[in-house]
Amino acid sequence: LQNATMDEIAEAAELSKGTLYLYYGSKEDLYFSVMMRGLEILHDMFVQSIEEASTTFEAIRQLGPTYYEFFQRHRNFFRMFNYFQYPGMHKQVSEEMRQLCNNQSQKLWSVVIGLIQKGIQEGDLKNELNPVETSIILWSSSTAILGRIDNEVDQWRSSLGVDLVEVLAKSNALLMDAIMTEEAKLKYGQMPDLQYVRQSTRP
Amino acid sequence: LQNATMDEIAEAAELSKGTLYLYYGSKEDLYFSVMMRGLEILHDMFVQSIEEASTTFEAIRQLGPTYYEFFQRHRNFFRMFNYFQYPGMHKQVSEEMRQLCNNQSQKLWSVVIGLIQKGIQEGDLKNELNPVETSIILWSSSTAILGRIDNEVDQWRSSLGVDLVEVLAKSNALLMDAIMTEEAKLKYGQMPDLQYVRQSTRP
Amino acid sequence: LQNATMDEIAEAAELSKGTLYLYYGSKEDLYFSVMMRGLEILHDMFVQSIEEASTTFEAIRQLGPTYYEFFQRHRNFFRMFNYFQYPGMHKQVSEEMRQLCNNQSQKLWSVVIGLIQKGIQEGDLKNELNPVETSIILWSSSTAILGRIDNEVDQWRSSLGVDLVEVLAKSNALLMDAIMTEEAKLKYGQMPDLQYVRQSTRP
Amino acid sequence: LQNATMDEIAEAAELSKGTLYLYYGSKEDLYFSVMMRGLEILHDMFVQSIEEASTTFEAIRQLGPTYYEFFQRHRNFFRMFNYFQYPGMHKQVSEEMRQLCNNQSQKLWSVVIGLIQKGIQEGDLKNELNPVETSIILWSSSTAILGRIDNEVDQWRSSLGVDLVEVLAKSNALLMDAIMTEEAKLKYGQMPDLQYVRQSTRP
DNA sequence: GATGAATGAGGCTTCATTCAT
DNA sequence: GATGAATGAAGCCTCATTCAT
Repeated sequence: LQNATMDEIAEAAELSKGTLYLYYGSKEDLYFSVMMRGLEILHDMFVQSIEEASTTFEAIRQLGPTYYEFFQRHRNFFRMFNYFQYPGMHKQVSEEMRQLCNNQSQKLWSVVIGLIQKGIQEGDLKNELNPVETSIILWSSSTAILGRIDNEVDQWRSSLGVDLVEVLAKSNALLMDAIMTEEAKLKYGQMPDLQYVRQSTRP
Repeated sequence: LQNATMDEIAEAAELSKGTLYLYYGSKEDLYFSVMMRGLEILHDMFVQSIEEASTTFEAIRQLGPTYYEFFQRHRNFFRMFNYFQYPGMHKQVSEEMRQLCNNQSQKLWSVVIGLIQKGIQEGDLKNELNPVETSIILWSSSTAILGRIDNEVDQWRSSLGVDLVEVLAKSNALLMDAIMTEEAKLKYGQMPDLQYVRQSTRP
Repeated sequence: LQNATMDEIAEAAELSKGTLYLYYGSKEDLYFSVMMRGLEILHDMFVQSIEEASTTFEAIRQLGPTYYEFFQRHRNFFRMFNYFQYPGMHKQVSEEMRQLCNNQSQKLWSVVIGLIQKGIQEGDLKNELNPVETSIILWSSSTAILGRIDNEVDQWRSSLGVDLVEVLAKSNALLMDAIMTEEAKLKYGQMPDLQYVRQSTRP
Repeated sequence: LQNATMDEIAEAAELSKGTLYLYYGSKEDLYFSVMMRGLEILHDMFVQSIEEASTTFEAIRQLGPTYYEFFQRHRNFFRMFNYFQYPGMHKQVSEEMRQLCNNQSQKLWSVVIGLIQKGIQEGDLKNELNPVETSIILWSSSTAILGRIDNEVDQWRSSLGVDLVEVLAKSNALLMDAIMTEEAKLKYGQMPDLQYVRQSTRP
């Protein structure tokens, strides 16, 4: 979508190019608008995942798998998030759209940060952790490896025999292990490595 | 550089556009060629950092700070690495250049992977770790947060009061803690958090 | 037109360069498309000339003059036909356009070949002639001399006092004489040399 | 050669581009210069063919086969002759070069025209023929069909089963028959169609 | 005399955007 | 409200030509 022309977008949307400009001031506005729908979807997936979890800790554990599921089901949105930071993307976007997008983004972060905070309060995550920082760490790590999966999965498999999906799971397991309290480890056991990945790949 | 026109690049290089095409077959070839210089620089910085370290473990500890130093001193190269994976970058590049680039990239990874492997062999990193996977995890995590520092540092500071450079340090500390053996922790102490970052920000 | 730039063509067409690319995929596609219009015109002129002729033989006699008339009225199309075979013209044209062009060309040849065949059947042209080969001979000869008229007419007149238009007429007369049967010569008389050329040069 | 770049020409000539410009003022000058060598070769082939012929008439008969042999052995020169008339070729050529080229061209024509004239004087070609005009007719006809052989030979063979080399032979036979006197026909027999083509295709 | 690195004008093409209908 | 034909600025690339060595 980032390198789609307006003609292609218009055709895909079964709309005329003129109509597109009726609703969006520029291509970037359109991009932001579509991306916001992706942010909304991911937000809802997180919220639903949290609601379905029996405990706060279980919800935290499910963050990674849920993100991976989003990546699987909405690859293009994931790519848009990444491409979003591309400089030259932010040249012509309207201030209004930027504001809306920030709000949507903040809403998404709040869900994660709030959950981490709750985990700390409930004594499952280490007390000295800063919820915002911890969220950034978890999120960034996952995003980076998902990005590699998107682009380099075949390369790594064929050259060094590494399965990047496993790497993603291990990375999450490593980080979870590092932020859990000893009590939580006793209560819930160690992070069950790959298991969640297998679950989330179900259609 | 990624969104610079050939005219701008030519001007910056104090060369004519035609001359550029004398040496590089296309804009992408030029991009790859410049980026390879960045890979080389980072490689050399890693090698030097490792040579200067008193022990393998100390060398591993210095990976993060060295990467951060590269980020600080060669911001544009760092951005090129990120933009490198942008689809549409790989359409017109010559096979020869792609090969050269893969070699350079592999050389860089080898340094990190080899070091991690040595750390495992020496008993400082957990025995069950896969060196390649661990390298990917460390590298990806750092890259992701550096990317945020590059783009969002002001945003995070002003909205939630978070210093992303601290987050980078904590992320590395967290991961180091997760992959170190108990023996190593006793021998070398816990990862000294922010300290190294402050050192590396010296001009 | 063959050495016109897209800017010039666009200006001549009173259209913008972008608009041209709305209708034609490349400069060559445009060239083919315009040239096809020329083939169509020549085809129609041949068909009309044949319809107006009282006999098949008269129609054959009129092929040369009609071609000359086309040359006079549509000089640029004639030049396009010649330039058409220039290598480097056929690099970027779409397969669809190439097909269309072949069809149009074949249609034109069919008219001539069919007419020659009829002339043979009616006993006016020698029985041992191959209609296709004879058509190629007549056509090529005319085209070659018309090409000289286009480029070298002044040169020949001033240096050796030769009128190339007369040469064209004589060439046609010579060839007609060579392919006519003896019966046809008695019936219709010898080819009346230059006369037809003078007629066709009327505006 | 007409669409070769100066780089390619320089490489083929095993000379540097700078050296080329030392000898020739422009690409067109170079083109003319090379083409003149072609004219010279063809001239010499004609002269030799005439010298080897037992009679004037035999020499005239050999014009076509000799031209075809030149076409076979020096295809690129033949193409240069054709491309020579391309407008845009004559923009930058020096007056001196143009003069030299005209001389060379005239020299070549003189050989053919003189031969035809001699044939008329000896009573083998019809008395009413103008030697210059006749030469143009013969030459143009051959050139046009050779041009088709160069570009369209496969096309004609596959689509309509026509062998253009045969067409060339027939065209020449037809024209010879049309310009010979009845006496010459009795003396030398009819033009032996294809035979000469087979001869000239010997390596 | 010979070189080849450097040039820059000019070509073709793309595509976000506009506007008359 | 919707359209899509038209636009033109801007991008990448080519190549004949030059000139310092």
